[in-house]
Amino acid sequence: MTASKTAAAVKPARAARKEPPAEAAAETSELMMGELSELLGYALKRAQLRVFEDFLQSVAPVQLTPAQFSVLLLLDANPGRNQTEIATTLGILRPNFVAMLDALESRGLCQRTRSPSDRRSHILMLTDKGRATLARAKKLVATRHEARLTELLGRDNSEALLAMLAKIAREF
Amino acid sequence: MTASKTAAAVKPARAARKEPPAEAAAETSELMMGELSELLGYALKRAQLRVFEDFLQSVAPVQLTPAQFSVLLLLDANPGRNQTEIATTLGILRPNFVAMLDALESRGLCQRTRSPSDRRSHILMLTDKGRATLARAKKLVATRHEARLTELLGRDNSEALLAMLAKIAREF
DNA sequence: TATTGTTATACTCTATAACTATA
DNA sequence: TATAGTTATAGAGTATAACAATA
Repeated sequence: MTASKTAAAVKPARAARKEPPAEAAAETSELMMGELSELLGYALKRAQLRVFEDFLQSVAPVQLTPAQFSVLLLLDANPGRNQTEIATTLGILRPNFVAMLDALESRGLCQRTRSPSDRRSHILMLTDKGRATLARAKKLVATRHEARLTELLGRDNSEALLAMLAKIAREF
Repeated sequence: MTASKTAAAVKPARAARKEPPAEAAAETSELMMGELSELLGYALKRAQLRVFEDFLQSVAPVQLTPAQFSVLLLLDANPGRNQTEIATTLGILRPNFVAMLDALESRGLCQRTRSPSDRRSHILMLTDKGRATLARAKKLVATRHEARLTELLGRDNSEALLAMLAKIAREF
């Protein structure tokens, strides 16, 4: 691929247009995307769906969804936090986090324990199996998923993309 | 495993530590995002949610969702197509497109008419009201929504972002 | 009285099978 | 037989209210 040097150098790389059949016969010609091609929200949604789909496939050996992977990552980086803290940090509502945790805990990947200081809280921790699974998942994500993505865009562009998306989520 | 060891291209998320609560005072300290900050899929999802949320708000006067707006745009660019063609182009399954069209048609924005050549098909067209609503929506999107997004990222970066997202959706 | 985890519930999206009317 | 639109339905994801235990 023609890897560009800077973020702003990325070109639309228009897929070579297929010529509309010269014969006046073809009933099913290509539809015009029109101004949809310029809609950032539309591109964002389509890219997100594709990336999640590829993530799922890449990480299939450990059977983790993007959401589950994000929970394990956060538990690893923040051992000893409670459900509310982990859930809200991920933008997950507390009621919806219960079933998610049930699934992870029933697979032996993490553990709930009542906090001695505040017996209302459930302290969350990865189990050894959870850490092992996370490590394996990280490797799959890096080698199967992100490597290909970085290859597609180029390293610099890939980092620029991540930075812009984070900025949108944070400041828009 | 700490990711901040070698890795030439990895830039430290934050070189200078913000004072971690040296004293045993702050009970509810900030959680570590950890490697979640490097996950493109996560950033993609959060950005997408934020952008759709802002779209909805910006376009509230005409009461259109991002999906409905994309349908109107596509109908405008491709008058006289049938439901299957419009739906599949947008990645919408035919069964799910029925209710969407019902909503738009009941608001008088578009119209289904049986094709004379193939009476199974419904030819789709925007009504005058649909075109007027679309025009108004486009203006709102441009001035309220995309203008602010472009301002946040800069024009060149904004275009680079769109190009990269489209590339991911198309080629990844 | 307020908060944590939880249940119940509802609404949107998405996905599949099957029906009808046409072809 | 196959296709277009449709219905029914089921599953995720997401949202709010309310309850028991605890503070």
